[in-house]
Amino acid sequence: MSAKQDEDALIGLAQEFRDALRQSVYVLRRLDAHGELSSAQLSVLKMALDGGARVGEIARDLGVKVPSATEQIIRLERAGLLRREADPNDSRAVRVAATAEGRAAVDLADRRRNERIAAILATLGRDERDAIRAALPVFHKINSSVRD
Amino acid sequence: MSAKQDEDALIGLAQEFRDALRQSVYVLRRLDAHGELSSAQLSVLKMALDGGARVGEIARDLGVKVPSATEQIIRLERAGLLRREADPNDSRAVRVAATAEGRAAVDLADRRRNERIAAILATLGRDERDAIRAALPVFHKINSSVRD
DNA sequence: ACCTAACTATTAGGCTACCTAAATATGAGC
DNA sequence: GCTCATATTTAGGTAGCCTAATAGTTAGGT
Repeated sequence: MSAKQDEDALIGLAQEFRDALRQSVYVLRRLDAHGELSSAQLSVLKMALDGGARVGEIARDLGVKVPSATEQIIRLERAGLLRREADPNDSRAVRVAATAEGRAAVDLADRRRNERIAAILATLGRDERDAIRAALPVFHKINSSVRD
Repeated sequence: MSAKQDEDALIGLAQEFRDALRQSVYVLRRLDAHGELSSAQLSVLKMALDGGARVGEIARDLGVKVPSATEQIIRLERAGLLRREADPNDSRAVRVAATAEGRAAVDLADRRRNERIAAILATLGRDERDAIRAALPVFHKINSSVRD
């Protein structure tokens, strides 16, 4: 097979991959049920679970700019799900830590979302689930490479 | 393996899958370069390529409500990339058709996006690409099942 | 023929989640 | 102690989605 053909095959795969990405957005949107934590908020809150995190760390982990993280944090704080406290080592920084209510909310939302996805995965054949399982680490790798 | 263990494995897979979905959103965001058609607009415009489509059809295909589709269509019309015309068979309906400029814009945006993705896929090993390839149809199936 | 119910699209108003630029405050190096 | 870098917040803006209300068109029943 020529280099040109390789290139074409790669572009074709890219096109299909792009479609899958787009569809993933819609799947994720459906997963956001009313009255529950949104995907974005859940992600922020999860970072605030163990020992707390700084605003900048949260933003970096989520792939958004700092002001976007601040916005979510403020909302979650108003909802009583996390607290902002001064960092003892660096008073420029703010440490964000989940409250007990926050922990409970993460627990509940996580469980519900997993159940919804699991219900879908349960309708797949074993080979299909295996295909998904095999692809997940590659998705992870792709994401990391895009982050930089 | 007990049914309980099966269930647990499924939940675990669901959790990983959810992470991958979330990451997909970020990958897709990075793919939206400045000054180019957005993902959403590109999708709308693609539907308007061959023979035109009705607003409702576009909305359904994109998994959004009709007013959201209208909004994108209006923007694209203002940009000169598509035209809205009365449907000859049903004057309630509106047919949306891409202009020559629209076609060119789709072409360009599609090529650029595919190139960006292909560049990432090129960094993967053959087995990793195969894993992606095998998973894509399953993603498609999952999406369809969520749509209903 | 007509009236009602169903359908198609738009308008109006509102929300979330992102962004950039500017302001504020603290820390660190010389 | 000045200056420069770092951490966060505030202010203002945009895209893209939503629901509810409106207007026009079609189709079905009597």
